[in-house]
Amino acid sequence: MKYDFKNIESKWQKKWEEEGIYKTSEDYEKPKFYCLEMFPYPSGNLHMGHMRNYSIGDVIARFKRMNGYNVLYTMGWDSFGLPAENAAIKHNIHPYKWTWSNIATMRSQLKQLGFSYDWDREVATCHPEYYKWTQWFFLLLYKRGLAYRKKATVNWCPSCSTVLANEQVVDGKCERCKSEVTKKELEQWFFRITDYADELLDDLEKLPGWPEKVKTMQYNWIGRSEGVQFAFTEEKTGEKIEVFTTRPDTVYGVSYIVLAPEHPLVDTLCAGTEYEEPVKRFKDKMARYSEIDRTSTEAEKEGMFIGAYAINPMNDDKVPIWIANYVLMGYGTGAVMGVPAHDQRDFDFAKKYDLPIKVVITPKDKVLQAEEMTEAYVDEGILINSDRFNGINSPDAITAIGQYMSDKGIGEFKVNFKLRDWLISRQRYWGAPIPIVYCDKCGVVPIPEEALPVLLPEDIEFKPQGTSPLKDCAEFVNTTCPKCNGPARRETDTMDTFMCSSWYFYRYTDPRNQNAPFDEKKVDYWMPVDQYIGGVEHAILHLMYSRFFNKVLRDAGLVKVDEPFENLLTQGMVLKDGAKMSKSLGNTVSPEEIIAKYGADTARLFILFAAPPERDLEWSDQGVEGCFRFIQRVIRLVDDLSNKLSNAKDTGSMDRDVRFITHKTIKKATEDISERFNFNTAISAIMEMVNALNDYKDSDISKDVLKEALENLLLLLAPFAPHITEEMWHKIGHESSIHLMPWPKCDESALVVDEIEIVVQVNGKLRDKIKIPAQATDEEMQEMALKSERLIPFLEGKKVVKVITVPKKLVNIVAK
RNA sequence: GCGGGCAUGGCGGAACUGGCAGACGCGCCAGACUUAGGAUCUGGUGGAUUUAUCCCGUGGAGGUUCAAAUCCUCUUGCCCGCACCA
Repeated sequence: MKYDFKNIESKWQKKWEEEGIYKTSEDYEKPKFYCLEMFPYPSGNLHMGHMRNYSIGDVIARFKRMNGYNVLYTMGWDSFGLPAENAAIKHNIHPYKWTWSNIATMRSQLKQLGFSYDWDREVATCHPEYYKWTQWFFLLLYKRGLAYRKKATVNWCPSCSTVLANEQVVDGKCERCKSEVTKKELEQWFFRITDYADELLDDLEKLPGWPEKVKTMQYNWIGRSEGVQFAFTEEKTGEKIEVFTTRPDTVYGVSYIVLAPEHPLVDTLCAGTEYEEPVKRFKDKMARYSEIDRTSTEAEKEGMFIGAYAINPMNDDKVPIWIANYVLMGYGTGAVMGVPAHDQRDFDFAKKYDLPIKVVITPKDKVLQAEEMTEAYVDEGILINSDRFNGINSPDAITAIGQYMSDKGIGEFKVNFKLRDWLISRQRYWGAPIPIVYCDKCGVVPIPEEALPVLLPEDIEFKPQGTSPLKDCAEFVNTTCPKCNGPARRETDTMDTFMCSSWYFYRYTDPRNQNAPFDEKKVDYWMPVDQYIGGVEHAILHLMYSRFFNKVLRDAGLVKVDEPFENLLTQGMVLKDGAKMSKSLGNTVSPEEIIAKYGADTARLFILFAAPPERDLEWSDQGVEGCFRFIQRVIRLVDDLSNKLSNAKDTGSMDRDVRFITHKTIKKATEDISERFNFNTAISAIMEMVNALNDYKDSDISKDVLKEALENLLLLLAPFAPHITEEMWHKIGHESSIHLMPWPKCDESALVVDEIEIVVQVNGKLRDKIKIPAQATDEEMQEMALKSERLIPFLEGKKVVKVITVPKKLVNIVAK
């Protein structure tokens, strides 16, 4: 007999589609479950990472469905983005065509895997019906004062020739193409994500269903720090130099201040002095360093005095003003106070340039001497040389000095974040156009909602230089002002694709709505997402932008939930030979070849069996073979046993054993899937059931019990291997789909046994195993254990001091 | 440097609240069926050993406990994230 997976799988896929068994509607009476997977970028072909991600999701969706939930489970395409444009330039194919043909390929690959998506809800972010609403959301943010335009030094990727958000710069390199990111002054659109910094941080606590790791990453990225902001006054010009510090308790120890080389005051302060030239040279040198070189902890601190002095407002000390590589314009005020005695960076800098070190905090047990210090003293201590604050404990002094500054009008308490506003302009073609026009008379004018979408023109020319073709498309650029009807120019930048992916999960709830991004009632029913599954690489970018979006939509009254994703599962990578599968390493295995050779059920089973979902998974061709063999064993077993079923006249002497196996497996598999997503152990439990039933092939089992065993075996396996279980389900006489059946229920009474095996230990070491009646009391257990003959040599010449009993499990005899 | 995670047979992994270490699968060994086996079935498979053993064994060293892969302290190696954030 041959396992004809090709025909079996395509037959059922066709049938499921015809019968629409995975279609979902809003049944408001039924409990809902929203199972969401991170939608793919249509790069051309499905890879193993996709297959793993979606196999996990499909099991959860099917399991929840069988458990009576109304499950929303669908698929879409994150289909705007740079690769399409690169393909256009390289292969002279229009991004539109390239993208849609990739979508078609990948859709059919997904269908071949038998995932239970409701394909009627499919969305693609590059479809005008979708990006119309992306633009609508831009306008919403604009109206709410959350979208603004400003000239800023931005991250520029020369190879992609576009700006990048901070989150897209990884190690100073472009997240996508890995080329070195440079800086550029440009007028750009930003979203005010920093308005939500506090809430994004605080609400991490409302996410117990998220991995700690992801929450920590977001926590660090938001980077909240509390401190005090106050100003030094430049001696000659009277210019205020604002600094931020988390250590106001050290303010009497300031011996210099440092500005970032790009600080606007630098030029003002040394204009016309002998320092002007060398400062300019220093700045040029800094500009040549990449961000990564300049901010690496290994980089030597480098700076110079710029010929000016500032007055410390707390004690009127006059301190020199320096510029240095280690101070960043992008954080705080771009200027810091230097306290060498109590900050390691300042200490290093002061040592190198021979700046004074002034101790203002000293440990309780001894007095610190500046000359003797080999490193900064950063711990708590008592304030000295600090005027009225002498003798105060340094943690108390932070508040006391901050309060004093605030009372005297010198400074104020301030919270700083590392999080920057989200730069969403991209100088690229294949994205959603920003719905804005520039009018000489009216200035910046948003496109009215009813005029959406602003369509991306298709008839354009791609240039190898990689500049956005939109700029050169006169029909697109030249338009009329919606306000005054005069001539106006369209914004030619498009939106960051992360904008498109920040709201797709709402669209799934109402994907064909023509009048709104989604219907309120539907979105309220489905949201939040109950289970989100995807790679950890989106821990910051996508997951934080989506959280931000959710909060904006909530404040706009469009959704009610505070957080979009209740539970998050970050699946591990798929490795081959210990390394991540990648084209450059040449160690890839494509889902396609595995499906062709073994079928979808085997592929799915293997990827779920080989490791728990959160761990990395080592690909093994032999492991795949093993799963292939397992499926064939199931087929043989079901065939053999159903033959037995048709001519059985058994009395059922083995019924109890078989029922025990059946219900034990139901219990174990149910727990493993629902409580822990440990599909690997759920599958191994099912394998054990198959092994056990094999042993009972020729035993005396009654019809009902045999039938119960077979049906439950198939039901338990159905979420993992949907095709073959459906095939066998029909083979044993069912008419309707196995995937519409309820999940098996464990009959606890079947697990009751007369006799149990317990472990007998002497001094914690296993010495015997004995069978005792299941109902035995602790005393009876001990009694029986002590009777064991195998214990005699271990107890000889010793006195039993104590006997410990773990009910139904173990007796440990402590003997001396 | 800071933060997080991991470490168990030849391999992937199991052991969930401390209670039989190595489930399940792969691989390997032996046998059966066979012209053949890279099919299938049966049995075996942590190490050591005098092969029915008061033995050793979960990266390493200590500790807590009647009992530790699991808890605590120290330590080594690997992976991930952040990284001069004032």
